[in-house]
Amino acid sequence: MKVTIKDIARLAEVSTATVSKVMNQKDEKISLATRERVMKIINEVGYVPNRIASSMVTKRTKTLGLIIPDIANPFFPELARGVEDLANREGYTLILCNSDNSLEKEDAYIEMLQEKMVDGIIFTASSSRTEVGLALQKVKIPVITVDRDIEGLQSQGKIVVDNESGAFDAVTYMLNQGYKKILHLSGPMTSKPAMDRYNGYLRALETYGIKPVEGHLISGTYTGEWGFSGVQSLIESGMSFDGIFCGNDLIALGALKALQLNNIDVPKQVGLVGFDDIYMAQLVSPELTTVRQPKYEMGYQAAELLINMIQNNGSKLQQNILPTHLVVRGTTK
Amino acid sequence: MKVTIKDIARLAEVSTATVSKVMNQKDEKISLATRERVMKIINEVGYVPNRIASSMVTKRTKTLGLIIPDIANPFFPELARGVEDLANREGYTLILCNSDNSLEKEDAYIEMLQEKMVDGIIFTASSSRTEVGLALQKVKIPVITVDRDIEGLQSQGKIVVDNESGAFDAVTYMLNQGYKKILHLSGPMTSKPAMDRYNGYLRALETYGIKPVEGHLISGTYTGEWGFSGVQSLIESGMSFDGIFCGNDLIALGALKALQLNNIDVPKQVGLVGFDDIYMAQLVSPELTTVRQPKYEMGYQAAELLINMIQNNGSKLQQNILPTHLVVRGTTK
DNA sequence: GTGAAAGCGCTAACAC
DNA sequence: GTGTTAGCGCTTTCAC
Repeated sequence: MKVTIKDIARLAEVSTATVSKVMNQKDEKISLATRERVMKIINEVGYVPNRIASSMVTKRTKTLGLIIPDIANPFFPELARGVEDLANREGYTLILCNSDNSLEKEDAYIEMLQEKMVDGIIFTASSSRTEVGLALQKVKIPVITVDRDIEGLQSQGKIVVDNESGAFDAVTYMLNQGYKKILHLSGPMTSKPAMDRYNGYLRALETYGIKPVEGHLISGTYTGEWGFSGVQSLIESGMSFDGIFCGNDLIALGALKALQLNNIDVPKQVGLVGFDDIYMAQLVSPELTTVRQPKYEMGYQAAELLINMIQNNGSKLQQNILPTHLVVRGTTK
Repeated sequence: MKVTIKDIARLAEVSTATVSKVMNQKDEKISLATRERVMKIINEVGYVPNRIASSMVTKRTKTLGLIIPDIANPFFPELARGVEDLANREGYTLILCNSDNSLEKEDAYIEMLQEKMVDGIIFTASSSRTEVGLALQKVKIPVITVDRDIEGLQSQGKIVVDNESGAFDAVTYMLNQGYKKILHLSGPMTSKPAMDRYNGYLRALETYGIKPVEGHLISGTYTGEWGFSGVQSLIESGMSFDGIFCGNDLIALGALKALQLNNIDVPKQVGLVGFDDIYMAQLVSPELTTVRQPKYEMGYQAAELLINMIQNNGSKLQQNILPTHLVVRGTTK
């Protein structure tokens, strides 16, 4: 039989109220003697308080939900780590949910998390989510969206990155380095970040007085496989280009591999820039030039914002737009 | 005010017991009419059941804890994904905990998870854990250890991989391909898997009738940085070698980068083999030859085993040793 | 300083 | 077929 607060109370010859107060440091008025006696018993019998029961009365579970497309995608572990670190520091626990970019799974998780009475949710929408879903609209707890902003979601917090200017900076840099025919190998063009990056790319060309060539936008998925096959078919098609701005690092890494396989010198013949700055970007040679997103900070700040909203119950909309940062390494001149 | 089961009962003009039965499909004896009436009300008012309250009485939270060293380490996301997938399929939810290889954090998480009344724990011990800790010993819920076995932990399940024979196969293959002076660039030698891999390496050499050279074991951390700097200083020291068997892929990737930087041809001059087969192993060129660990399956099976233990409350010790598989790619002849 | 008691939202045994 | 009721383990108000 599990030991409960009652057992402690009985053994310490006090009431459960007293034990509760001692445990929760609401013990200003408890005499040192009984306080110590209670603590001693607690340690002796190895009492583990049942937080489920406390949650019942306090209406707080001290747990957060994190919904992301896929933890196996190298972008998310760091983000998740940021969330978990802050959460842990503040005494919160994290429920991890992989949505697989499925709207149904997202909705199911949102529902589940509410049933489990999490205090708040951090949500990275699937790339195919174009609008706020029903589940999200009905949510009564704080939700903060990270990375992928959703049009139409009101009165909640968001942490995003300035994708447009990140892309603009990257492509401008490539142009400055003398690359002239720069293509954009993107992920799916359904999400806002994808569009923003494309727009930044376009604006850089325009600012430079360059017209994007026909077929300059080649969109696929955010994977290494797609980067590889995309470049392969580009080469086979005989299309000429001297630069590729990729939708993310995975695509860029795949592209790099394809270029090397075809004995195309990177960065001399073709310049290559990614987006995200995942850990692996530094582990290839040449090292990948890329636009860094502060992934860990995004997660950390999201958790910070969320806990803040929880504790000051639902202050107004807060929005943080974090800057990106071009990291010049070996795949550009 | 939140709507509760009482509200539903009142609106549907039935008792809470009836609502409960309908919700939990224990409604064989409930007439279709009332069943439908109850469901209708539930949907109309958007009732979200409070699982915390049910857990209170059923003693089941339908949540699992996952303790790993660091989700940002490429080995773990896939494992975590396997866990989460099975958990989700079975209606369980997953609490993610990063221990940072700290024994204190591990213990704190074990404690927390029990307070939150998780139904079971999946645990990958930190590489520095040499024995069962106090917290683990006192645990009263099912625990299954994955990846890193712990000596002395009894009456629980475990999912491990045959590290010794994985290493043996890899090194034997290298030997067969003609590499003669093979070093072992390992992670910290404190964990069982590290020792097992080293022993497999040793056995392969021995079987081949080769004596390991002096200084053949160079141990550091499981990181790309360490692989890189390890090989750099190896080269600077003038030590001669024609093969490196690495403790994991990250080390191997760092090593590859260092070799390429020094214009050492891989695989012609030096053969290189990693361990794990992380996603990135295929995204470099030449692609990395490595020993695959079924990471996703390990997580999946761990969750399967755990839920099985939970539901048949704590059947006997179960142990699954999964096979590794040598994946020959471009970094070996 | 400490305790009695109500009640959080639900389930399950049992009564009808 | 459906309802009554007793808790699950805790916190919190209020009384003493």
